[in-house]
Amino acid sequence: MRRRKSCTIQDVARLATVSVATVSAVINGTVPVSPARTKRVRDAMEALDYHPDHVARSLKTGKTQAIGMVVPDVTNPFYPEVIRGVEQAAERAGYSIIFCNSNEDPEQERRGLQTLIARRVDGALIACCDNTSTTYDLVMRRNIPAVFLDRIPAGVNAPRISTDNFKAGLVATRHLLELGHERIAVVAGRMNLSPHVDRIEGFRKAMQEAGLPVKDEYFCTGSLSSDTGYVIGKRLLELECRPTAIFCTNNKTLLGLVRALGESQVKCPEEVSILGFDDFAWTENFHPKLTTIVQPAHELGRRGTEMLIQEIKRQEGDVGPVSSEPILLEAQLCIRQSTAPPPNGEAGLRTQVGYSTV
Amino acid sequence: MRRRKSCTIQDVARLATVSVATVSAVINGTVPVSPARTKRVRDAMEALDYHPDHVARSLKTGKTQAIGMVVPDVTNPFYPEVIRGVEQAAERAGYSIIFCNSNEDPEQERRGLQTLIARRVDGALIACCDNTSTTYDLVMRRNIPAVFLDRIPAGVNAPRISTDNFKAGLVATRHLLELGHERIAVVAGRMNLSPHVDRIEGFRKAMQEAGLPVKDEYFCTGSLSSDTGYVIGKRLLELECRPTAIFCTNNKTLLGLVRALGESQVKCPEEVSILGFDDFAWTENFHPKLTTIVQPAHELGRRGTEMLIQEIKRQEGDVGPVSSEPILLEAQLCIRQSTAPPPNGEAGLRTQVGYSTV
DNA sequence: AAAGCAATTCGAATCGATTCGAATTATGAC
DNA sequence: GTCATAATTCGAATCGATTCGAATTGCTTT
Repeated sequence: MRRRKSCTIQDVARLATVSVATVSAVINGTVPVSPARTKRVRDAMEALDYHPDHVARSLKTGKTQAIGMVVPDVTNPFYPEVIRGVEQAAERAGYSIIFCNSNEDPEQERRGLQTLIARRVDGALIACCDNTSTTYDLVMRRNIPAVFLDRIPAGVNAPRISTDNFKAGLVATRHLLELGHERIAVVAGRMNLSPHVDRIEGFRKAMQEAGLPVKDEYFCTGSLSSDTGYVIGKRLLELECRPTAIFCTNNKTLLGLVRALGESQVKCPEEVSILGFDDFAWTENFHPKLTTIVQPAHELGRRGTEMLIQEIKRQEGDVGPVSSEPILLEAQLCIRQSTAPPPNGEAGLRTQVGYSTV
Repeated sequence: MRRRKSCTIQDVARLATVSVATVSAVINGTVPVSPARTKRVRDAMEALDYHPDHVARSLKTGKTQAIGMVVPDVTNPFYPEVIRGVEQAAERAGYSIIFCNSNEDPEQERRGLQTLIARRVDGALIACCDNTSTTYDLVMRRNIPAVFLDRIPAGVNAPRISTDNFKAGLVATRHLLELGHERIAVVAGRMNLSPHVDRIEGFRKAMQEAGLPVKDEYFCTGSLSSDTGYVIGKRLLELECRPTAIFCTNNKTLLGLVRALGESQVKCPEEVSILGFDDFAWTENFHPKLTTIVQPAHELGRRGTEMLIQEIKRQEGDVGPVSSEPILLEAQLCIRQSTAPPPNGEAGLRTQVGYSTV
């Protein structure tokens, strides 16, 4: 078994009897080359099945045509959808993706970013796993173009894009209020992650509009696992004054919640309404079909990548900083079957709540 | 905004007043360096926040410490699980992942592989999207270490790893037979993908053992989409002689199938049993909970990566080819609630089928 | 046919590391 | 204190591209 050695621009030059500079000119079209030589070079490249070494090129040009992508949990179906969007936009623009999964672990995230830096990616797309600014610093200190996506750490001034989570929380809660719910519990995920914080703010706003208090015992936080959802669900259902609706800010937690409901023989939506986040091919097939806020995950990925590429171009051109406003994409309330008016005797009093549009 | 320029080994050498060779020696530990100088170098690296340029290093050493990963569809929850395994094993061994999604499109797959080759990845982990050998050739012609994972194109001689799909099909079908089913339909996915082919072979074997024919009208193939499952499901349920059980070789198709069942008001498992593939956090929450064959996705990714790294080492050492047997991992039949004996009057005759273990 | 000018072509430096053989310094023995 | 030997240290070449300024070639024009 012979050791592999790809052929180089030298080999092509030799076969075409031209200089390497000429071959390079043909490849990149930077300088005009006579038709005769162009053909010789093209033929030689063909004959040798030559493909320029990306590594060497990167070293010389200082651009790797690669972007780093950091996600906290690939197995959360929200992210694969995002990744597809990223892949699409990146490939169209000639960028490759170097992938890192942080497993929701800041330390692993740090290592990942360190690697991306060492690999000299042209930019990074970051869905971070906590909101301290270490992540931010690591990248920003080096002026590496970066876009924060979905989860946005506090105090970051880089381009960022996410769902309009405040509005999503608002719309979701209003839906429950309109159905007549007053005892609304919330499973709030990790309150050090911006999406959850924002969704809860929207929730609070809607409750305030409706003149309803947010009871402490109805406000639950925890990790983003299915188990957390299960435990919290059990607890909520055993409350002497049980909520008639539960708003859950995370998709995995939602699953645990549904499990708890099923196990406790509590009927949904007859006894308790459930409203959650995200959409999977299978949300449809749950029993009951789940009413959820659907995020534009694919678009988030695509546009985030476009922003990143633009940011890369911007820094190349040495132009000053641009808009520091985050891009917020609209989510959609998808009403299915897990939300309904509260049980008899508990509804009615306030079916229509007056409020203004956002 | 100043253009970013990371500091180089030269800068470190200058600050530490040693040669670049010495700095390199300290970094790589290839050659002993006196304690005094070691400290000076370390301090300088620290002071400058120096991190070696991976690109330059790759150019010189000919190793990128990167592996390419090609998957046909990130949004199929099977793959994120695999990816997590890959990520874990790769990061542990100091490899980065360059990610390509082929979208089940051979042309996009080709482009992806071409990119990986140009980027000089040390190896590639491929879950291909068709079984022609173009993929194979592209990579193999260059002696690039590769491991084929999950889907294995015909005639490939490289290391490969997948679930033992034949056995999975066998076990799944026997489960249905044991319950007393005789009219078993199969939704067979795309028959140019090895997992489906193998699962169907297992199915046929079990049917043959039981002395049952495989009726043409019970044998359905199509794309891997949920819609295909839906259409096929509808068709099967409208058959004058409706099957009492359906074995589905793909997870997305399974979803469509369940949807068709629900829509047609056909009760599962009372009227029709359903058996499918793969496990997601939410399989549990379906109604009914789905009996599936669960693949060791994470382990597939982890071990596949380990095999790849070993293969990389092997080719470095110029040792001859190794075992050409594929590694087959055992899947697990997870019996939940979507399989039950066939409706009254159609069961009974043959509840216990004699067969030997594999 | 020679000169002048534009269009090509090419040589050599460069990117930031690794690495080998040569040069330098340190150690130990006598 | 010398010399042989071992242990460090360093200079310079190299990986495979890009790129700039210099050199060459090809056309026009007179």
